[in-house]
Amino acid sequence: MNTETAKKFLPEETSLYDLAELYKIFGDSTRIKILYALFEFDLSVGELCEILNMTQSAVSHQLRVLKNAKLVKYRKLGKSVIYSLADSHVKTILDQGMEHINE
Amino acid sequence: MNTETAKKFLPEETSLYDLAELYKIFGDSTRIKILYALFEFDLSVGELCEILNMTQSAVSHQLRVLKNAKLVKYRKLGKSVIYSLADSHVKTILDQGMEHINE
DNA sequence: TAAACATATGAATATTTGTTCATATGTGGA
DNA sequence: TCCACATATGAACAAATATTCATATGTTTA
Repeated sequence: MNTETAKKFLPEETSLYDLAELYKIFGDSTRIKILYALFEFDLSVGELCEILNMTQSAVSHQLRVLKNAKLVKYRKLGKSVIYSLADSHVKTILDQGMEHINE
Repeated sequence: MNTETAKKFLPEETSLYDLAELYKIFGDSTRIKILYALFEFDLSVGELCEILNMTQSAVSHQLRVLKNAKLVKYRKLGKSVIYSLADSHVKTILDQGMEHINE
């Protein structure tokens, strides 16, 4: 095999890097739980804490990661902040992964 | 929102954990490069080193991760070990992710 | 306006993880 | 059989990351 030829088939370095970054975000069960919860309902930070049974700080930190990745968005409602999915594409991706592990 | 109701919509704890583990594997650009290279050709460890421009040890360690996750398989050929994709599903998953980042 | 509440943030810590270095293992050719 | 080659592996190290703790920020309501 001519390895120079094989190199030409690889995507751009930046694409590969970005793709890894995207999957890194899904690579944590806390964040996956948050996303699954948001598939069904828009939820406040406090509600997410109850659902995940985790501290407010831990949840907030992870929400920031998801927010930076533009996977979730938020709106303010009274004293609360309501989070929701930013992108329906995310569900497709996670469903695909779920399908894989259930083979 | 009744958070007890929301909890019922979450997948099993073990599923969520396994899903995170799967994405963790994709969350590294070295492993993604290996997978993309194997989409096109079956390759020996040495060839992968050339293509990725990485040391034999680093590549071998990552191949083990991919092997443990059953994403790649291997066969022996003379002194070499030839790696190939274990599962065509993997390409679908990465393509989906690639589609997302190119939005 | 003061107090109570909801959320965000920064520092510290512990754990995980990717690469390197050194070396072990195993196979084919001379 | 002995050597050269290809790959695997273990320990060490550095970097990244998730959670906790303490506290800051900002908003509502009494």
